[in-house]
Amino acid sequence: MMTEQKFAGCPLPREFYARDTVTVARDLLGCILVHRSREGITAGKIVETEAYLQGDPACHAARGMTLRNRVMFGPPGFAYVYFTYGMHYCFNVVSAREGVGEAVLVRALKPLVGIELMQRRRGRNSIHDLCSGPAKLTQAMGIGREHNQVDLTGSRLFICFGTADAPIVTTTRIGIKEGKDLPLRFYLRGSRFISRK
DNA sequence: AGAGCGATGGCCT
DNA sequence: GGCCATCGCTCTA
Repeated sequence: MMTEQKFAGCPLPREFYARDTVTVARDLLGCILVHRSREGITAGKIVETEAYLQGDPACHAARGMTLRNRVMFGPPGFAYVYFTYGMHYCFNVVSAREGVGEAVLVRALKPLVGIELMQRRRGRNSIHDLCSGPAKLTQAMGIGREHNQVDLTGSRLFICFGTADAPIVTTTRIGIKEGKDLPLRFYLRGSRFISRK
């Protein structure tokens, strides 16, 4: 299949991730997240992200390195997947540079490939309810604990270059208690696939 | 050793 | 809008 070949061959290079986190968060909009799992391939266009920065109270790395957040302090271009609320996984990409605990949370995708598999994994049919939230998209994409620390320049779980096809809206982040006034959430204007307005 | 709670989602009213 | 499932991480002692 044409799309599969196209998505398969072009993981973003490490240099893409080795930039300041806000730039990475913005540039990820329009890019394609791909997971080649045993069950099949799924892919979606990134339409919503959030940046989590050093010195930012909402960032998991805010109080230094721990067992959970240590991948955030490692080299850029790796996945940071964490478990929350006793049942959900969230997917981040590590950005910036080694020693700096920063990452970008991927909050929503526009489903592109493997929609039937996503529907099965989610137990939902509506295209707008498959990847419209950070924990929804990990479920739809089959991303879990085993993907923590995965190298995103590899061929199993990766991101392909793409460009934003709409202006980027900058707003405050969702679901956090501290740092809620910081303008670190980004989404593609007019997308019907974002988690919320 | 244990309490408190969370970068959420689904279902209810 | 509100409630709550569910559990690993973090902090306090």
